[in-house]
Amino acid sequence: MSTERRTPLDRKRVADTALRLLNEVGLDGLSLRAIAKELDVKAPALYWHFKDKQALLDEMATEMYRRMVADSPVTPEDTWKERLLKSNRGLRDALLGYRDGAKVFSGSRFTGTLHAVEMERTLRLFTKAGFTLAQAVRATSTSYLYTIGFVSEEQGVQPLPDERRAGYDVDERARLMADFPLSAAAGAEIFEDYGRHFEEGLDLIVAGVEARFRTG
Amino acid sequence: MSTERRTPLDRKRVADTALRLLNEVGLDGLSLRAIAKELDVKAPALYWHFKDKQALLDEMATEMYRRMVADSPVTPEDTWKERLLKSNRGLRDALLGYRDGAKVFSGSRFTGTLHAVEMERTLRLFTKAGFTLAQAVRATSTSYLYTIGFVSEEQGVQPLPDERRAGYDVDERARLMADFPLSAAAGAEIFEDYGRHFEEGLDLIVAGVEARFRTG
DNA sequence: GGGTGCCCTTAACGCTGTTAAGGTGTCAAG
DNA sequence: CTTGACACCTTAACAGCGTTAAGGGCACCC
Repeated sequence: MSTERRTPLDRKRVADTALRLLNEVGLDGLSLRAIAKELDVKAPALYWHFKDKQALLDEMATEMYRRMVADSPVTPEDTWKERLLKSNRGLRDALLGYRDGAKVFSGSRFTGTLHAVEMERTLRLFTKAGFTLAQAVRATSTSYLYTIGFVSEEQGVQPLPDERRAGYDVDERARLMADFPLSAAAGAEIFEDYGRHFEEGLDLIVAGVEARFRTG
Repeated sequence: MSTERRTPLDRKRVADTALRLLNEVGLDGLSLRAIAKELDVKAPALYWHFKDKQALLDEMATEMYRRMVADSPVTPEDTWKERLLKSNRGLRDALLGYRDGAKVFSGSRFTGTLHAVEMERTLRLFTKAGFTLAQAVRATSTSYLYTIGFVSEEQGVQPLPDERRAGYDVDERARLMADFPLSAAAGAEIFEDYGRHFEEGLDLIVAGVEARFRTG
């Protein structure tokens, strides 16, 4: 008669496990029952730690953010450009680390105040560099929103860096686009080489910030 | 004994009804049974017209796009700037016209080739204005992805232009942000006045395109 | 020893997307 | 005038979902 008891769950253990499972089954397959099974527990047990599924997703997004901050640390010595590039590249990499990462991330709200710590650092860096607060917010959130939009679209076509979603046949697209030569040729500029295209779009925003906010 | 038969459904009628219903119940409430009831039909009837729910959502997104094109027509005489501004403002307005519009739109793929017609026109305008095809694609899709990201975020806070989602209390945010003065002050720059802030972000991208692609 | 609170289980609810099978009408061919 | 094909929809059912209610077992404290 073993009196061994599993060490009790906590929010972090649940979120970690759910994130691992996310990469195997995707957001649609991420049911509470599946998460619970992974933790050797029944689904209603999760309600002891989270008020509902959204609260768990919020914790997952927060954990994604924590790891992102840990993986791509920033330094106060960054120029505003470096910081803008670093944080958006870091964000993209973080989202790409999980199947449906962008969807999970953008559909959730952070728990705690870690994000505020980082935000404060970035806003301080920008204002010290001569931006007004409004400009600093505009520059950072414009690039942030671009990145979120970009990765959402990217993951719609390419759920994980090594696998492509079905139903996007190059030949079929060519046939549909027969009457639209520019659009047909644009295909390569849209559905391939995401890494480079992300950089180019991000560079446009950097250039815009420079042009609008740094010329007096 | 009435032999009156309802005129049979078609894809457009279903999509129109679903879009109307979407504004009442939101994406989560948009079940096939609810749509069917609205059409005076049982849920499985929809499977005659659509292979699954995603196909219906695709048709809804396409209809959103059709209406957008009809509501904000473009002219071949536009400058590239005017076109970039017009199409992204039109896109935002279109998405804001439906509860969870951005989610529905960005989670779906167009049916048909109307979108290719519009894309072709825009790419032609840009290339005639001196852009390479790659530059044209980069300029338009960077702004497109920004707009999608922006409205997704916007609708997360403000599902329809006149109502705010619960759980975003200004006072509570102020308390959480007590230790982060810049972030606290940034609240107004993030969660209010979406129309103006959208324009400012879009303007940054226009400026970036100008700086990078128009200076030789 | 009894009570209190933590952490979890069992059972169930109403809902979802989806499939299978069948029915009823219209229309054309024999 | 009948037969068969096809378009369009219904009824019934399935497995799975998030979520709630009720209660059980263990650890700790008075």
